[in-house]
Amino acid sequence: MALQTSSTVLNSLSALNKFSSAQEVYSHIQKTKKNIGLSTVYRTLQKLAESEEVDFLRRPDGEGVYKVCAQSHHHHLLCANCGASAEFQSDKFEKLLESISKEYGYTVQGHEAEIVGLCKKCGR
Amino acid sequence: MALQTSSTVLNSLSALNKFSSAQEVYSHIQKTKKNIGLSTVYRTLQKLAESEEVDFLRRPDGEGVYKVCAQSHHHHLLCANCGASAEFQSDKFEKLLESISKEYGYTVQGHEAEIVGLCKKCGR
DNA sequence: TTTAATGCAAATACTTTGCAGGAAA
DNA sequence: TTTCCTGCAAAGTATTTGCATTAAA
Repeated sequence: MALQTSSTVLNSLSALNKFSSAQEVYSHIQKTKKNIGLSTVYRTLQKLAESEEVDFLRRPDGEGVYKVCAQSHHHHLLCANCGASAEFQSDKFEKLLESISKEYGYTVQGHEAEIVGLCKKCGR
Repeated sequence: MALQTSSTVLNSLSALNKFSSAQEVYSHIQKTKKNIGLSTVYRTLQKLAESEEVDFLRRPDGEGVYKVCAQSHHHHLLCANCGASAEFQSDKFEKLLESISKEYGYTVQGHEAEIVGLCKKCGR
């Protein structure tokens, strides 16, 4: 994968600054002078997610979305209504996840625990 | 929606005894003498989820899945590999969710926090 | 009769894949 | 040359919707 492609996609993701779908990234790129096909956007986002340069999760409607994140190990609060997200990091939460998982023989990997709720704006 | 349709779907879900997609429920029903169209299965599952008679969540691959659950308020541990699930209920977890959410102005609703990891069998 | 439920086929939407052309090594 | 990257179009899959038919009230 060309380096330039990666950074175009990364730039777009950064500019969007929220969990965005491949389609959204694609549209955003189209508005610039750059030109990248939709499949390439999909392929690039997948690779970026594999190499953990971007976070991946699913919106409640099932669409896959990506975001460039600040912290290395963290979880997300995701608004079920507007899609806003917040990152958090908590040792307490980590330990609790760990102990609950262990109790059931599960192994938590990465930051695969998201909390879905309603954000301040949508939550009234 | 006919009462009979609901119970056919519910029976099927119970028999499957794991988070199952509409398609899986549909196939399962087809193996019995009952006959229900795919759209009806989708519509019925959606209604059952709305009325909270069944739980709904998404597999990591984005497919929507349903299950008849025992406890009224609980969360799930979901295996990213084989799809096995376990229910858990923990006051500590509840309180922590609450306080983390509050800190960011989020409102957690229902049991919308799932932990994805690897189950005992898949986790080695 | 009036309303609600159902099945089927068609339409959507997201995502993946095959493949040929081009760039890079 | 050989391998990798890319775009386009086609295919795949999950889900929803329009509509005519049928069942229920």
